[in-house]
Amino acid sequence: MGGTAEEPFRPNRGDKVLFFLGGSILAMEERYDFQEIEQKWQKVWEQSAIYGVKTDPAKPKYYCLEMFPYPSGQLHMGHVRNYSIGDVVARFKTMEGFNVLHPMGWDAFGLPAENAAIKHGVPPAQWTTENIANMRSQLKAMGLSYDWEREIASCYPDYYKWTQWLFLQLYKANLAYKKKANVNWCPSCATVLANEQVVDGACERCDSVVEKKALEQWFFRITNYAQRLLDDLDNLPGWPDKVKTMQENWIGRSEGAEMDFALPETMGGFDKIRVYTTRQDTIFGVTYLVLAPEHPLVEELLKNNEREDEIRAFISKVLNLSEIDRTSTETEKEGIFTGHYCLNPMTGEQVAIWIGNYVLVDYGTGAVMGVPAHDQRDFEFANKYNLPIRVVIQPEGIADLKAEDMDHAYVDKGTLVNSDAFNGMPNEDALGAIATELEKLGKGSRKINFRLRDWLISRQRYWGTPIPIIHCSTCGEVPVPDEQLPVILPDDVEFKPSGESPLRSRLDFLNCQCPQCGGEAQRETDTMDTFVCSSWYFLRYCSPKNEHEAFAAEDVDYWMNVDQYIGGVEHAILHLLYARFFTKVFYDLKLVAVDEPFKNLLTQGMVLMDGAKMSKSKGNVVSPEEIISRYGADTARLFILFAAPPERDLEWSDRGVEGAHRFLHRVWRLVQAYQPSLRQVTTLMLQPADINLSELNKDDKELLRQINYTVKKVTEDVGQRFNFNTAVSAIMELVNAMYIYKEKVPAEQQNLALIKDGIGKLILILAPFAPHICEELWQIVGGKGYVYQQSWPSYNEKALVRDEVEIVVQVNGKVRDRLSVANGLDADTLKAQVLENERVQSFIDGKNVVKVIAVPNKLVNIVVK
RNA sequence: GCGAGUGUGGCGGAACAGGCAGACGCAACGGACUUAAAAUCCGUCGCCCCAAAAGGGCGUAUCGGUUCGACUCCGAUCACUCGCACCA
Repeated sequence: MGGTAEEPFRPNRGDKVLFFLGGSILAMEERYDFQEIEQKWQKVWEQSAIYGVKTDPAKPKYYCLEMFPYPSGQLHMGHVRNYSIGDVVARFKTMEGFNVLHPMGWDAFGLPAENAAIKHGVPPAQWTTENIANMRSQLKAMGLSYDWEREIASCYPDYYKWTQWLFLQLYKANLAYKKKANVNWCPSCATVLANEQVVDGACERCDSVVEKKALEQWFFRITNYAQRLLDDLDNLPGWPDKVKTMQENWIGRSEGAEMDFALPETMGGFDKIRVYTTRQDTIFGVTYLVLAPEHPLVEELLKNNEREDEIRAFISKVLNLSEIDRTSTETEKEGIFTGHYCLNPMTGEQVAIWIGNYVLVDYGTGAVMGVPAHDQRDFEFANKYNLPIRVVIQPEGIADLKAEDMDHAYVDKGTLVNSDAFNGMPNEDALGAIATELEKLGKGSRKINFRLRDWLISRQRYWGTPIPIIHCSTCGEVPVPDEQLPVILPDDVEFKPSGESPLRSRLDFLNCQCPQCGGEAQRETDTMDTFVCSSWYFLRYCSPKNEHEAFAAEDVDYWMNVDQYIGGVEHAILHLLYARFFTKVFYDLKLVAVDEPFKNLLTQGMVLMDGAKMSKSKGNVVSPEEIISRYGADTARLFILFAAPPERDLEWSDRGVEGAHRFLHRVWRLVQAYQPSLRQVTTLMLQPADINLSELNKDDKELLRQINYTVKKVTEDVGQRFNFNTAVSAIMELVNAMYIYKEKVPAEQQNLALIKDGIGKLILILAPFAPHICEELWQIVGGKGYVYQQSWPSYNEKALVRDEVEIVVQVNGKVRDRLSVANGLDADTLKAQVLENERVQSFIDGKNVVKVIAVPNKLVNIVVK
């Protein structure tokens, strides 16, 4: 405190400042001390538990969910963006009157914890718990409206007990099985990976080149759901097309036929080779057949084969290729003739059997027919090895396509030739006709194939949910009985540098009794992929503390599905596909009533710095903690929401952050300036201001219009379009308008009821973006209760109407003048008025007016020649 | 190769049921206040022509089309980003 009006003083930071309005001292202005304000309200909110929600069928619900983070220990800007977006939505929906579920938790199993243990000797459980504590306090410093009572962590036994239980439900429904398969092995992570975790032949986590290994592994039968996962994308209008397309591609449905090429004699139980094709219309153009090197028939073909050594050399060369080289389109197609033949099912003709490096054993049947004239790969292969090329589709309009004239395969539509009974048929019809004929002959059938493979869920690692299966030498595979769940992950384990799971050497974990025969048995030591944990966490949030069930029907039936899900697009396939799969399984098992988990999906863009993703290796990381301590959470949130629309990548700008901070200061000073006079009018804030439109002067009317327009704009931008950036700019414009009013209109003429209305609404609509400062201001202006618990303000349509509107006058489409005319002036009067205008006259003088277009309240365009 | 998306000032971005291009913010420049600075406030701010103003011309990746009128719709092209990719 210091000084009086008679003794002016110079303020220092932290001092209270005298404020003058209308010539007299009205107030002592408080400095915007964001640190004090933010800490104060975070504490108050927590103590009064205003973010806690309950299942309440009497109220309309809204489930707002952000993807839960992996507890790395440090919040990054991507998190800040994700959770700021979610918080605006949650706060807005709450103020709109919904019972909003807005939970947070931890995707807490995974390799980094284990690596930390190996490297630093810290047990994964401890490492994870400490990281969670750290990140939780960082999240709390952001002032997010989470119901922390619902916090979950996938690594706690009260959570993974139910992950195990759900695994067993899948197991009992024959959707979980163990099989030996050629699987993706990451040598650096020392574990297998799901197909979805292999990116360009490398481990998505550590970038090591993935190897193939034949191992006994656990799978979920997600392929059983391929068609539904594909079809139901159509029921998700609230998802971005981009994500739906990516899932569509991943599922990769193709329609074709399987057909059998008979072997002249039975070989080791094989009497035919089954191929899969989508081009059965080209069956008469087959000139050879190619097997994958791993095809089971290959061994048989090698018996008594005089070129066995040569062929084996070729096969081992292919098998030694890395996954990247093996599947690259760049790798040249190579093959070797086996010396054997099979028979074309339609013609009975002999077809040479080859082995090729480009045929994949795990797609289709591991064997393909070669039609060089109509498939580019086959064309190249045939040219390399001088195999015959036979044209069976004639392009329309081209007289006579000849094999010897071709420099590439003809893959488009046309008319069948050299195809017996099918000659002259359009190939699109032949697809069906030939499939039907094959079915009639018993040599083939229509077949739909998916690119999607079963989900490999076992991991040879320690820090994950133990798979609740017991291996008994007499009973075989035995599920752990429900009453023995959870299978506890021992936390005092020893890590070996080899990377071998410590569970294998923990005999007290490994050895157990068979639940069926009581004999000695061993536990499964593999743990589950962490994507299993995250495939159902949104359900657990509905009943987070339930000790008897994974989730209670009354809770999930009320809260599900998630109304708005928000997260990074990097999960477009993995997590989002798995979560959809789980939900459909639970729906079929009657555990939930919905068959899609997420009604609306928002995929937020990345946070960039100098055009590149922030990363430690690039050294372009901005720490949220630092930003929050320097400018406050409100500033950080406001900037990140203002700088770009949510789906787009956001370029970080320190200057931009300062701009956001300046704006909050500006709001602060505005409210401070009016605060004392508002209290003089009334201490009871915000009953909808009784403002009589007809009594207002021009300035008042314009301000009233701006207030109502801003409420409308923000309501729509936040509620319907998620355009937070334009919502913020609209609020900025309102603040600018209020400053202009304050400067322009003499103090004694200012309409305090109107200002009260404007400031109250300003605080309420800014609150979802910057909750702390708004809570403080709300208190300062005498608002009752918490901002969060107020109703979202409404706007008055009548106040939006202008008396006069500016219209644009164009001559031949070029803007020549602007006129102010009465709102709603009809087209004809408008035309007449404009044509009389002097300036317009000068433009049309001496010319022929061909046409006049008048759009009321918008423009007049005069066309002259 | 296939599929999806993006392209607007010095920068982030507005505006698309077709109707004032550049809202809002950042940066920059000029001014006020100050002993000075910071903060704050007031102006200017797409490019070009004209000494300046008045005025005019050109401008939303490129080329073309539809229209009285196109950033917006249609066709082609280019660039970048993302996804899938020897899937038969």
